[in-house]
Amino acid sequence: MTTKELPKIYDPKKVEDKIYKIWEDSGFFNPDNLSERKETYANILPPPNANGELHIGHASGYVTMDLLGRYNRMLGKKTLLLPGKDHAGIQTQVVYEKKIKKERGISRYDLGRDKFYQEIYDFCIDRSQYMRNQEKKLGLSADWSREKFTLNPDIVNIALETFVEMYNEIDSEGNRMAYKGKRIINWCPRCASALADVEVEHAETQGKLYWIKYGPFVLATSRPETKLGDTAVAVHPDDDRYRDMVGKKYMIPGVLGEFEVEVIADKEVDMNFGSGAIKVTPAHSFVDNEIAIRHNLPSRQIIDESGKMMNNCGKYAGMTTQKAREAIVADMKKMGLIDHIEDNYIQNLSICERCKTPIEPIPSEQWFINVNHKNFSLKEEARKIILNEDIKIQPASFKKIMLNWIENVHDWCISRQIWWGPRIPAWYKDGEIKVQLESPGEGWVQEDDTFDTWFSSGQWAYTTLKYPDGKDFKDFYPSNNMIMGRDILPFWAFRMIILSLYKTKTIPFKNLYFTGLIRDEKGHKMSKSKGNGIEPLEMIEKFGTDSVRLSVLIGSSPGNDMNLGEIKIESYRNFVNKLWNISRFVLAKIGDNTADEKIKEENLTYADKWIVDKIKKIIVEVTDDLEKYNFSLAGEKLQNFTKNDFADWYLEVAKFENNQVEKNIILAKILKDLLKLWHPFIPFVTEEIWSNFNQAKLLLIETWPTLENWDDIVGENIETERYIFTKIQAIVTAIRNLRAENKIEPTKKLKTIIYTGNDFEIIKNEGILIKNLRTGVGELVIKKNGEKPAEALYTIASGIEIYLINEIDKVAEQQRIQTELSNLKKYTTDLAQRLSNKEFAKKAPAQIVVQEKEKLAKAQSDILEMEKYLEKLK
RNA sequence: GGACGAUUAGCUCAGUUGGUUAGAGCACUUCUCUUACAAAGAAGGGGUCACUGGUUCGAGUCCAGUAUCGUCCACCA
Repeated sequence: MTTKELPKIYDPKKVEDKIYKIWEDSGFFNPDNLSERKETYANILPPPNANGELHIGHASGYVTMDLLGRYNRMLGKKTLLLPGKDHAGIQTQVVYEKKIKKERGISRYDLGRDKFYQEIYDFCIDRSQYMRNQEKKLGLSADWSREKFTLNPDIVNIALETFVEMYNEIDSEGNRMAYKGKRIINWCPRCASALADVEVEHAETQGKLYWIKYGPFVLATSRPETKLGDTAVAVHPDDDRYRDMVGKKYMIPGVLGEFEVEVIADKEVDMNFGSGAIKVTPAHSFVDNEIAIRHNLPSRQIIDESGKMMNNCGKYAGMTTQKAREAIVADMKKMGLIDHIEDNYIQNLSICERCKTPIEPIPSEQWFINVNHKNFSLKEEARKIILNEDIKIQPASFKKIMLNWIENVHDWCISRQIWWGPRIPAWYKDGEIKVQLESPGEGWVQEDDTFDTWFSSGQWAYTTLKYPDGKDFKDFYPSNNMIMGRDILPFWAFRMIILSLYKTKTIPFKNLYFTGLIRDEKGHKMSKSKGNGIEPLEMIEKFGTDSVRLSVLIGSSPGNDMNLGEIKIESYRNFVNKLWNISRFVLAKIGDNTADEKIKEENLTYADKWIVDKIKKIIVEVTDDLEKYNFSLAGEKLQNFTKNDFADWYLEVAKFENNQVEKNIILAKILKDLLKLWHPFIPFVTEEIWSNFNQAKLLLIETWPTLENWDDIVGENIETERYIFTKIQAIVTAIRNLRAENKIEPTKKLKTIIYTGNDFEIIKNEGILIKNLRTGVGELVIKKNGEKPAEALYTIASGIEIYLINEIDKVAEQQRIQTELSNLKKYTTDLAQRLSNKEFAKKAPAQIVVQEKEKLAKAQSDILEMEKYLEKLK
């Protein structure tokens, strides 16, 4: 027999890269190498933006996906985790433009469209390589041979075809599902691009509110420069102040001369804002535009796509809106048209999510997707799917959020005026338009605009699987789980659902799981500029991957944000080390070979039966929790079992109980099952320990623990006997407690007398446990009952009386027992009250009633004995 | 304005369908280097589960309202 020599402290750095290479070389990340398996499991991984690096949020998501992947692989499923990267249109273009400006002092126009595109492409490929290594560091068991990029030609082609199909989807009135239309859109002057609603942020900003004289009105506006585009004044229909004026037309003096407006009444107008009358600028305000449509008002555009005043603005033409505002206000002052100005006006300004530039709402030609098309309403189909729970959402509460979002969705603007991304396959010639993948021929010019990033990533669920004829599509679609941060529900989850429903006529995935966001210790959002971010690689370097994985898996719940600090990761590093040392002990004790030994049932002790019962429960519960996405709970239970049951009690017992053959078999079996249960959480350390068992298979593809594995070594009587060890535990704890409270030096052995009452038969032979479990017990007497010694520390637990023979301070001892007594009495009063309630007896389940009665009886008998002892003390 | 969360120990958070005297980690106090582990062990202190009502034999858990904080959506000119 050789003793396993493992180092005292687990060193992840020496282990992780080695283990990952073994996994990769094994080929088992690729489901094609698990071909004997029938049932499949697939998770298409969300592609991170290929323009940077992974942050802790990515890490958290990947760890969750890998947990499920590894678990399902161990369940014997043909498992695919399919990785990829996203080109992230606007964001990457902004990042790269900043980069070339800083490093080379140039703009994208200096490079030209083709060269610019090529450079970003190379940049992304380079970043992807870096990020892939980060993903591997996390232990992600993904099939790298299938890795995809949203701009891979095969991926793009499928996505573009969808657009062509949608263009050709025409209802009876001639409306296309994908259409070009003039709409007011959110326009970012800096990006020179349209933005989708979800790409716009709102920020409270201090501005000014101008009260201007406006013909017969005085009205308040924060944007006086838009006066040049006004075509009406609107008031609330119930506003008595203006009732007589509605329907009339007025000439309004302005900086470019008089112009005519009509007064209209519309419920959108808030009577309490300003003077109750507002100017209507249909071309440059979403609300005004809606009012204009309702009242059939003309629209006059005065701001162009560079954010500057247009040629119809006289001397203000060419000014930015900001400049024009100043100039126009100055001129209006001269003309006496300014009533007064409020300086401290807080307004909610729309800004570009990517570059924080204020948005200009302007009318523009853009491509849209009709989400409520008559042939196939994306909105309605999605609603049905979510309502019917064809896709199950975790946590369940997010179903409501999804439905609420679907309710409020508008047509989706999919064109972006940027260079980085797939170009829209629409071709123009002499006012004609054709939508098809290839150029129709000579003289046709392709649309300049590219697609919104989410139009391609929204198709990720099937483009990655070689839709429509690929084997992967047949094998793995719809996938089992889709996991993403809760912040991208409207961006991505919803779009994947609608596009997949349209294209494949079925759901993209069966389960949709949202993770929360990770914040810093104080609950703030992590960001580079604040410098409060936790870098996953740095933490891995410091504490090991397994610790980082545990820190994001335990103590979090689906969809809820989590605060994370370094201290938490450190504490899990300590736990991983604990598991390492547990294994070190077990491996050293059992030596090499326990395989041929047979357990003799009659040699099993109460501790053996207790721990076997415990591990069986853990197997059932952890499996159940994982099935229900309760990862945190599963982890906590495993942690409790590992530390509090297995290490603190069973390992200690195993050091001296005298049935070594059985002990070694049980220790080995439990440790092996424990490693399997832990593997999806902490794959590296478990695989490393596993390798010390000289196993034929990698833990990676081992079989998930089952109860059958235990049934053949421990028989039925475990059910009745497993409780005995918990009695012993209670006695041992009570003795330790008594000694600690009374400050008995640990080395001092005390004669101990135990009166067991009814438990005599089962406890009488367990003296070896009571003596050896660090209780400092010297001579030990176990009797059914007997005389109460006068000089002793005393306690009673569920009818078992314990005396530690020692000199005592009678007054202090009386006081201690008095306190315990009064606690017990309060407890019994509460119990008695509950039991005396007739309704309780009638309506509560019988099992609960019996339980409560037992509790009361035990407590009452304890009180009796304790009172007797107190008498004796006096 | 609309929707959705959160509020449990000093801190970070669990608590699965309502049922032991409400848990963990960190921090704190006392003791111990005991032959797996001091990155450890033993023992302990600390909570009227935000508040007010309600349903129930029984509520941290279900319902209604209030307060505070947060997130998302819409947006006011």
